[in-house]
Amino acid sequence: MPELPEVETMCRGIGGVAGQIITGVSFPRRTRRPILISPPAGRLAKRLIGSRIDAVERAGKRGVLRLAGAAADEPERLVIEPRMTGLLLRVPPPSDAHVRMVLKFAEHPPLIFWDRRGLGTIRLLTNEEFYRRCGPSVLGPDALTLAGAAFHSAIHHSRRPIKQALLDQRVTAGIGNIYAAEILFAAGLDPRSRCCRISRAECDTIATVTRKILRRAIRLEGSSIGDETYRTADSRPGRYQRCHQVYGRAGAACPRCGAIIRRIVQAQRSTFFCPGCQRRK
DNA sequence: CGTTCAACCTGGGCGC
DNA sequence: TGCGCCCAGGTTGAAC
Repeated sequence: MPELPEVETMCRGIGGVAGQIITGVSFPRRTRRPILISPPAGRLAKRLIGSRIDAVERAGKRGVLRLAGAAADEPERLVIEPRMTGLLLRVPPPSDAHVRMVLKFAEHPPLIFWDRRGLGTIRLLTNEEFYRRCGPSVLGPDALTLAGAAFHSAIHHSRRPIKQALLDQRVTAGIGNIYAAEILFAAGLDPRSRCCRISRAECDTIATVTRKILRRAIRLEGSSIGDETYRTADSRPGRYQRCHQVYGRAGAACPRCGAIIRRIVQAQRSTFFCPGCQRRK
């Protein structure tokens, strides 16, 4: 679920835990399979209790809690991947089921990781492991600062569709299915266009609209679609869904040219686009 | 190397 | 009411 704007919003929302000392940790399990936690709960809790959180950061679509006081070779980042339905909350969750982790603090409300589908992950990583799992070979340049030149050199050799390149976190980190659709609509490009046919100038356009759309989505606190979906850390819905031009709008009229918006499937995922004003390259 | 596909899960919505 | 099916914001690893 959460893409860059949603993860950024949640991380900002829980930013108050920076400077706090963790006094309690629990990993409730209410469903069939426990969420993926590494290392196992006992060892993880032992490392976390008594540690201070230095800062809350974001790496692509992951939330990162930096821990203070780690020895050089010790785990020092708690990396939380919300995947489809994970939420980082500082208020009570939508339901008691699906609470996956609770961090308690002496002088701050608890931090709750809530994940309905349970596909999310929680990992305590050393510097080396963080580099391996979140370094440049896994996460490309952050989409908020995407540059046309870097994007062009990352994709121009490839024959795959441009939509897939935008979703490839090694190309640029943070874009998911919703924003990929909105970015390609804004750039006027058909999502099936092969990367190698996208010009340098068009890459500049893609980079520009990407930064603009993501900044605006962050300002509006992300996209919430339906109930039991993404919420801010205060459990409020985002507002960017009101700005969606094509995502989830199959069969409706294109706001730019009036053509009927289509839904197709690419790489097992829905793609929404306007056949009238998104040109195929 | 690139692409395709199943798998990991829960739950809402729809047709019958 | 209930059942079966399809769908969902993401990622990974195996197979081709």
